[in-house]
Formats: sequence, C-alpha cells, structure tokens
Amino acid sequence: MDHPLIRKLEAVERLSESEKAMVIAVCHDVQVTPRKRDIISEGENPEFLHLIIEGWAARYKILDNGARMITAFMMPGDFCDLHVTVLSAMDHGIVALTDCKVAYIASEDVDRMTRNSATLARAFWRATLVDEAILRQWLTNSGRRDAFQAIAHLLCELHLRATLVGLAPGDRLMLPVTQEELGDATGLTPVHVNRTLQRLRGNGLVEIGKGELFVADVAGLRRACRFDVDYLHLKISDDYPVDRPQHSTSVVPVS
Amino acid sequence: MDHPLIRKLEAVERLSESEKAMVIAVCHDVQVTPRKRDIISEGENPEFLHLIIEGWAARYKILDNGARMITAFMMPGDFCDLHVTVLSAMDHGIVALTDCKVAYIASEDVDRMTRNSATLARAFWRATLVDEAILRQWLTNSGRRDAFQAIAHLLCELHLRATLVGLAPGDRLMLPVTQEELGDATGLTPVHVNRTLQRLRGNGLVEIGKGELFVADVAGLRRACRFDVDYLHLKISDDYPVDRPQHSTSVVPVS
DNA sequence: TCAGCATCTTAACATAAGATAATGCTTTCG
DNA sequence: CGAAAGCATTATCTTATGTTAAGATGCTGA
Repeated sequence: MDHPLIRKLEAVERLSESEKAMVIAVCHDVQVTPRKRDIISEGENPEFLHLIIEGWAARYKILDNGARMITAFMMPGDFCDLHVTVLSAMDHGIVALTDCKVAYIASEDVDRMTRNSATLARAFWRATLVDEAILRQWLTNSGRRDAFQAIAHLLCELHLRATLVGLAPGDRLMLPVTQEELGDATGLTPVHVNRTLQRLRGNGLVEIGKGELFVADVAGLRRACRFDVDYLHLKISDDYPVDRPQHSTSVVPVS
Repeated sequence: MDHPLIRKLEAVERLSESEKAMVIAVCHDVQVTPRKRDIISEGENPEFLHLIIEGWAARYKILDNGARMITAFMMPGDFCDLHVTVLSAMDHGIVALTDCKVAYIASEDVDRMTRNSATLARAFWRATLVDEAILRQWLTNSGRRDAFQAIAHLLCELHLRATLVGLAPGDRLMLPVTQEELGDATGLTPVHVNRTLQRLRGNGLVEIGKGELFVADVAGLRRACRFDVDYLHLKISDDYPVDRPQHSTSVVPVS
C-alpha cells in the first residue's frame, strides 16, 4: 500500500492499519491541475484541503512591489493548506509546477480524523515539525549564506527529499523548476542564479538543465554548503540508505 | 488560571479543564537561565523539553563562516525544542536574551499527553502551524523585502505578538534585542540595521532604543511593510482588540 | 514552416548592503 | 573613580548581487 501521504506520515509516526485505511479513504476525490495553474490562490478559504498526489508545486507569495517569494516546493505527500484550518484564509498561493494530481479532502474529514485519533493528530503535527525545519534552512539560505552555498543547499535538499520518496535513482531527478523559480526560492535574481549554476557546473558538482538535475558529486555538493543530512527526519534512514558521510576532517574549499 | 502555555494552546484549540490541568501539572520544574546563556545548545538531545515561562529567547544557528542566523524570537508560552522529538538532535541552539524562567518538561510527558489526548495533539499541531506562518514571513523578509520593509515587518510582528500576550500596553514594549540581533534575524549587517532604524525613526514610525520599542504610528508602520494582521491566528481577536485597519485605498509611500 | 513564447545566457553597468574601523556613550563593577 | 565591556553611531571604501537589455536556443502549435 504505497500512498504518498501514508509514506509521509509513517516517516514520523507508526500508524495502525485502520488509521491508514482512514487516511486513504479520505483521499478519494483526485483532480488534475495543469502546470502553471493555481491549485489554490491567496485569499481563498477553501472547504477542501489539497494534497499533492503526483507532480510538483510551489507555495508562493506576491509582494506589492511585484516580487515573488517561493516559500516551499511541494512533492507527492505534501499538504498545501493545512494552516487554513487555523488561520482565517490563505495568505499565499500554491501553483502547480507540473501537471499535478491533487486530492481534494474535505476539511471536516481531517478535522474528524485528528479529533478521533491522537496518533493521526501527532503524525500531522510531527510532519509539520519537519516542514518547519526545512523552512529554517531556507531562511538561513537567504539570510546568511551566499548565493553559491544557498543554491547548493537547496539542491541538496531537493535531491535528498526526492531520494527519500524514491524519485532520484542514480542521483538523477526531474526538477521542473526554472532558474527564475530557484531565484524566487532563494531571494536571488534569475541572472545571478544563472551565474551561480555555472559555477556549480564548473566545479563538477551538478549537471542541471532541461528540467533535470544530476548530482554528479553528492559528497562534494554537501560539503560545499555544509549540508546536514539529519535535519530532514532520518528515522526513516534504515529503509532508505542516505549515504551519510563520515565527518571529513579535511574540508576542501570549493572554487 | 493564566499560564502562558495554556494561553498559547487555547488560542488554537479549546481545551477541557482536565486537559489544562494536565498541561499545568507537567510544567512543575521551572529553572532560570541567565541572559546570554544557552537554554539548549546545538547537538544536544535533551530528555527535557524546554518551555519559556518568562523572558525572551532566540533560536539561532552558527554557520561555518562564523555568521549567525536567528530563526525565531521566543516569548512566554513558546516551546524551544519540540522538533527534537522528531529529529535526531538539536540542529541549532536557543539562547536566553533576558534572564528566562524555563519549564523543563520530560519528553515522555509530552509524548504521553499527546498520545492520550487528540485534542492536545491537535493543539500542539496547530500552534506549530502558526509558527510556520511566522517563519514564512521571515523568509519573505530576508528574500524579497528590502531592509526597510523587512525591519518594519519584524517590528510589526513583535509588537503584535507582544500585544497578544498583554506585554505591549500603549504600544510600548520591552524589546531586549540588540541591533546586531535584529540583523541576525533579518539577514542584515548591524551597521545597516542602524541606518535603517534611523530611517524608521526619522519617519516618525517608531521610537526604539534602550531595550524598548514604542510604535508611535502603528497604522503607518503596518502600511510601510504591508503588514497583514491575519497571519498570526486571530481567532483570539475577540478578546484582544488588534486595531485592524480598513484597507486604505491611498497608500502613502514612506520616505 | 514559421511565429511566438519561455527560458537560458551574456554583457555592461548600478546599487543596496557588506566590511572595517574609529568614536562616543552607557552601564557595570572592582 | 577609572577601566572595561557592550552597544550605537558614523564614515569610508568594497563587493556581491541587482538591473537592464540584447541575443541565443529550443519548444509549441497554428
């Protein structure tokens, strides 16, 4: 039974069969949002929660100066709008980066599930804690890492997350993200993202382009940005080998 | 019964008397951490969770280049290290900005509470969702707002949060945060924070200094950074008036 | 087949913010 | 009291990143 949401929740909390069944039952209504279309828009207060079943999406906010900030990339198993249950309305939008299969889940269903099962409520909670850890890394990227380290770090994260859900065999993954979008996620300009990617390529760390990312030198890329494989909840690491390096004493500066 | 944690949890979920009692019972061990001392340090895997009862603290990470990134300011009712229950160890530290009263709560207690009561698990979860919303704003500050708007936005947030917990009568609050720390929270240099604060003062928006912040022009400050009062979970707003402005049509650019 | 669009690349130039450092102001405390 | 520490302020200079703009490339679809 390989459901993206189950996989995500079970990474942080063991579920009983009946709980798994509940979760799956609730995801019956699946619809497709085509690439570039909003899955939800800012200001909406949807009666359905949206869960990515297939494809990639981005959480974004448009500022008054026209700039766009992307605050998350979402893959299968990620929820788009859990916070709407607490806040009054969406304070940002979600856009599909590829055609996306999206499950529409009635808010009351999530409400009921998490009221009836402490385990499920805990699972949602703990999954949210992981998202928070990712967000802290993004904040650090934008605030205190230079462009080179920031982009390296983001690529490490996406590579690892894709690996964890089995989407990066041979360190190669679909990455349907333009350079402009990478910029909006790191606080950089598309032009500067371009310059930076060329350095990353030049150092032999990655091959990137055409919607694909190949991490040619996983250890090197991680070293370049001091990527810590642990912040992404590696309880799961028994099942999915993550190639956790020894702490090398000789750190080679990159470029 | 005015316990900071109860206030925080009840802002997002109604608790029964017995649940409240459980929460309070669990906070029996309170200790003081003096200003500038770590409440927890990076790498620790504490058997106690730490809850701020009184005072201010900051979540921070030191990078290899020596830079520091502050990813959160914490006030009474905020947890320091809930995520350690999911992740393997602290990937950052928490430092006391003032002398802090900190409750030491056995991890098993939180574990037990949230396993036994779906309501409590939900409350923790929803409180975490609010923290996430704050983090998204910080990310936007650092990534896509200029220094002026970023600092204005941060000050708006702190002012509002302090107001919500009754710590900002007359729009005046203790703000035990140096300019360097403001910089570490926004990704700016202390020198540039200084320049920016002077502009904010010059525009008559705030008075700041000596560990105190007075928001002289709440509406103006919020307008300057397009502060949205809603992202901080205003279900509570019936009790605490928040001075929610009409959407003004004529927006006066500041400076 | 070609126009049109999106994306990537490159280049020349501009600037917000960083780096460094000196100075002054408070507060603390022996 | 005097010295030291911690912050805020100012000034000067530097740089990483932004801005603008003009091709190049490669899809897509009529």
